[in-house]
Amino acid sequence: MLQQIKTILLKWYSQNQRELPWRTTKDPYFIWLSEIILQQTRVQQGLSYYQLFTEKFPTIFDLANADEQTVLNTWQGLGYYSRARNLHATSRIIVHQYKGVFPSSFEEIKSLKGIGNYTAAAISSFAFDLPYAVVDGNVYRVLSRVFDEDSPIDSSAGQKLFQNLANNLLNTSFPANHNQAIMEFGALQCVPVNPNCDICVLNQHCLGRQNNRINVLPVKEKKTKVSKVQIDYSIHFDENKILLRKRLGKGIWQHLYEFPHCIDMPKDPPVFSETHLLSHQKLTLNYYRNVNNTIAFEENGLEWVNIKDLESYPKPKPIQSFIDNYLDELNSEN
DNA sequence: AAGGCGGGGCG
DNA sequence: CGCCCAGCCTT
Repeated sequence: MLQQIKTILLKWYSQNQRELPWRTTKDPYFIWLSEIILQQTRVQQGLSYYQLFTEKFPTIFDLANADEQTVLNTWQGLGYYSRARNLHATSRIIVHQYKGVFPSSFEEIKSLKGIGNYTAAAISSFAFDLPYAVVDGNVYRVLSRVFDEDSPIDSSAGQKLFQNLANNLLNTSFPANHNQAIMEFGALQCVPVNPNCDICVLNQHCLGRQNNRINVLPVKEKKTKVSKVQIDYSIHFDENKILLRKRLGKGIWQHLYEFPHCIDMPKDPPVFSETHLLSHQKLTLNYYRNVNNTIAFEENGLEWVNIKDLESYPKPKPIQSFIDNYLDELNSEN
């Protein structure tokens, strides 16, 4: 089973690979350069920058001799500028500590700035033919689908699992081509959305396809995304305590009531802030009391929504059931 | 374990 | 136009 998949991948790669400049070299300097550029960057966009860098800094000494500002200028437009700073810093480390010779062991490579697990495995295999399996976004996708593995790729357990899976699948006779093959396969054939499985060379081996789960793989658990919320409240309070508030407007749980932890209002206003925690949700509020004893409200909060927690956390409710439940809780405590 | 980092592509 | 992508470093 594994052996067949390895063979199919290599054969597919030999017939379908794109011609890319960093694939025709074994020079670790150029391979490193390309890998740093290609982190979070599509091939199409990275190509021109790769050409720019190799022309402007043909050797690692040229890069190390340059000002950081010059490197940053050359990087301009690529984004994630810490990559450029790390690139430059690492060039100086290699020149000064390794006499300009790129280190050739996985551990040494990984210890360099800006090089993590993926990039260390990539350089180790591409430049030095060392048997380290790469796991990038493409590999997560291919492996999760072929093996119908729904372990979340953004959990540490899932990452371990997929690294092990990749290690097991690694063709140790051809680590460089194997790694290129599986990533290219993910980039061209096993694409994120609507892959054409009918023409896929792995479709007879693909458990995800067999179980009709291609469109839900790979699984991510942390859907935590940041979105600005525009939440208006009507506040119901009793003496100096906020009793309930009703969520107005069009955010989640609109028109439902929630319990703001009975915060003591400041005696002498103007502004104070408080962090309100609802497990899945963090909201910073600024509010103050007006002279006419109504609450004016000001919020610039960010809302963090974790879809997983959303299911389990008690949601705000329509007012009557909210109050009923609250009274029940109070009674059961006493 | 979780958040920040920047662009571009896509529906 | 909003949503999605994804490796590394920092906290």
